[in-house]
Amino acid sequence: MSKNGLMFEDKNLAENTVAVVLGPTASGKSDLAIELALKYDGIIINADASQVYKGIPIISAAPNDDDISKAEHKLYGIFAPQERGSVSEWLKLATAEIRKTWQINKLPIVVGGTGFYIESLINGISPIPQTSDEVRKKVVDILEKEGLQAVFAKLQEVDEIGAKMVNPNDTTRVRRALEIFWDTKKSIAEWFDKPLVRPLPEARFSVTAILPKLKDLEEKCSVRFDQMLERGALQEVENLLKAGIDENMPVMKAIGVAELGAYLQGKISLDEAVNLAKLHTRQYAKRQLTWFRNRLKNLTAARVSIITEI
RNA sequence: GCUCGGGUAGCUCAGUUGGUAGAGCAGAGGACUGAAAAUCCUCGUGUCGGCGGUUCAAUCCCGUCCCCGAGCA
Repeated sequence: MSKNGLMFEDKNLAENTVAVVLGPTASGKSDLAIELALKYDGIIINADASQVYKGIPIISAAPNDDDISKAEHKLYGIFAPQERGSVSEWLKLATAEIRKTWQINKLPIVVGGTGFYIESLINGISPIPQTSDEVRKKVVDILEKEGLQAVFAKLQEVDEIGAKMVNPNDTTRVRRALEIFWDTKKSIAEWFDKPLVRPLPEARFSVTAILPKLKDLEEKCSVRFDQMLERGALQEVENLLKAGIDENMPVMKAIGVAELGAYLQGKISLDEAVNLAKLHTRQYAKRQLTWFRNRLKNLTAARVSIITEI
């Protein structure tokens, strides 16, 4: 394992290679990606669920102008704040970008902290058709008017097996399971039984995982958030508030948005907001580390190298 | 100096009509199939401020001392 985790030899950068850089927030993924792009003539493709949105480049720690001038960056800021992305949507776009990059004989470098996205890219995902907006609305409606218990009860009524697969308190999954059943007339269990569909079966993935100690990340997260403030994080949040974006939209869930929003609305002090945002960033980094630590072994189709310091 | 509140888990606090105590947050670990920076699960022994006393038994009652806050002087 080399210091920077690069294991492919220059000449052996065959077609169909996809370099992947993953790691928790503030681990230095983006810098490593740029280094790779310069060295191997690569194009960087975003695999971060927050950085796909417009309007929050600072608070989501997306690459800045300087970074972008060094290497080509794709799939950053591609969705409007009032839009909702998803793994499948991202998979479609990322797959297209990777193919395009291969066509011009460059190296696609997928970078991000969203393990879910990256695992889906490498291992594939169940072939569940996209659920319709109407069904989605119906479920959300019940959720808002009658609560999660009601949604779960409906799920139990129509799909006993599916109901057993989800935790009744897990809003995201209860909602999703009911949506799938109402939309496809099949249990989520049935869909999960089908083989995963890999979007890029021909690809050879070479993954570099950056897994520092949480403690080493803590200070970085804190310093970085202070810098975000200096660079205009408050302005980004203010714009979102002015635009009246629904608080359930993914942009609004980016760490720092709710916290700074509460400050801007006079609910808490700036100090409290900043401390909360830093805390939540740390907790997020911890969750990411848990994911990577326990799930890297599932990436059997990829060559994985791990580096623990940056 | 006097009076009244407080001093219980890392933090904020609940509670025990006397039988050695529990929530939220933090922390640790874990899960994760189209919202994933999301969502969810598991984990709680701490001289109940110190010292004495009453009692079979005190964190709880009594005395005294220390610390913090408010008021009065």
